[in-house]
Amino acid sequence: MLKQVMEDESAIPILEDEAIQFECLLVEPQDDHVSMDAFLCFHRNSPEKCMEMEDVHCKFGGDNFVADTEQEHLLHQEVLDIKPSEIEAEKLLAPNGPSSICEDYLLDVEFGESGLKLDHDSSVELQNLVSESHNQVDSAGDNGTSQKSDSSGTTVLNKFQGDVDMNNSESHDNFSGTADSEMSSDERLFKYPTFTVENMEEDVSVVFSERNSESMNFTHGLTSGEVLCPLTAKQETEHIPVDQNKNEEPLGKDASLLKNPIEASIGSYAEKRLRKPPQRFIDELSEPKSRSFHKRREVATPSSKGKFPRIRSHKQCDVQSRAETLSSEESAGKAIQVPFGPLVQKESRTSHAPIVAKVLQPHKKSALKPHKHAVLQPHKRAALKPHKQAVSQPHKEASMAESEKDDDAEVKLGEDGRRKHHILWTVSEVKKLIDGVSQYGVGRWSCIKKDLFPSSAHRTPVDLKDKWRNLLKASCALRESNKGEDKKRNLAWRPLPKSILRRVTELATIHPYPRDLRSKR
DNA sequence: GTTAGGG
DNA sequence: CCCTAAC
Repeated sequence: MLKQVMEDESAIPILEDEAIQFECLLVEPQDDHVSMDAFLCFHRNSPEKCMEMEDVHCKFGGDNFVADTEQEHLLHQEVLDIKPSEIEAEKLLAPNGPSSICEDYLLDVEFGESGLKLDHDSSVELQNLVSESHNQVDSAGDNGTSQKSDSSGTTVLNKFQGDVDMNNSESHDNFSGTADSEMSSDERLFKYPTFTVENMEEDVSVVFSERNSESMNFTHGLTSGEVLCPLTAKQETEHIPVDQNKNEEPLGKDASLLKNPIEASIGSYAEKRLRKPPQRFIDELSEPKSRSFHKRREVATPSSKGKFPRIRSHKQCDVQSRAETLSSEESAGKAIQVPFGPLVQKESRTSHAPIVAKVLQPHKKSALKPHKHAVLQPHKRAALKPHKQAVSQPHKEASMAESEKDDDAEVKLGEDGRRKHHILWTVSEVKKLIDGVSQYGVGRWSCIKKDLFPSSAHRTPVDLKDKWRNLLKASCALRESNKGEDKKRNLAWRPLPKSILRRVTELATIHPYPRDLRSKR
């Protein structure tokens, strides 16, 4: 983007009379690698120039349109597409007046949303954020419903801009969007988050509604985008006239102008701020400590069960409870769930790797594949009930309708990406398993898995084997209970219908299971 | 990669 | 359900 900007600037001779100050910038525009910092330092060191620069941007943005030939127009189309947003960015970043408000707001939001720190030079950070959001916009611009040719948008904007020349309005047209004359101002505020491209709104709203997939580039583009968009939108609506008239008193006026919309909109966006930090944040927060703690504990516990492990355990509990607290919010429906566990988890597992929007492949064996459909949330539910209660649970399930049970059982994953709690075997699953055993015989677990549990990502062959083993035990228990004895003691074994256990017994005679169990019978 | 078996 | 040895 920077590159494009530079090109753009270099292509514009008009700059000269306007901004001698820019020489330092423009002297070496051909260099592709002019660092953003250089670019940004400029703003940092001289706020006023920054303001001037916007003007120039606007200016040559417009002049460019007039002067260029058709081809050049096309050539620069890309650049020009970006421009509006850029202009906005600069406005947004103008260190005086508006931007300070924005900064506060942004900082606030950033802290609330992602725990991002903007400690040192916040304005620089902001610039980065803005530039990133630009990238987002650029990339999002392709598939969006382009409104460029929408004349109504232009007219509306012209209304806004008053005596501004058409060129500018044309360039703004890109992000002005649809016939907003019919929108209420609130709607516009919400609509305008799409500030460059209509489609951006979708991105943002997606982020809001299903933060789920946020795991990907949450901390990067999306966050900044989502945070910045509303602002830029407001800046746009309120700012354009002032900016383009090159007023001498843009700051005070802008500040007053901007304050209201921002404050007004804070109400609507405050909700977002209240949301919990993204799952990724939670994970990163809780994971390193708890993991390392686990390790240490494993070492420490056998040797001494003194105080140290305990203390550490408290620490861990603390961390976990924090996570849990937050996630209880989540389960309360307030926050967003994170269905794409894998991304989140792997990110946190390879926690130091840059957060990229790519899917890492499972680094271990098939047992990890369930990540694909992993949902983090149920793990808490399971964590709440004592382990042993699981025994009585199947009973309920057995009386339940079988249909809704076996599908979509969710995988519960521990922090280390491992399944931590039982996914109870449903009756239908057991039936399937039995069918599989009767079909393939005992021991061909992978065949059975492929054939009868193709869709259940959990239920690895090992799981089938284990379950069969348990079934055999249960059937043995059934036999013994049948022999006499009080049956209540064995009830624990039989959440399963007797018919099933009987089948297990039969199969066990037909397909002898290795060693002990067989001899047991 | 799969299976058996212990934990 | 996890882990690991053995195949």
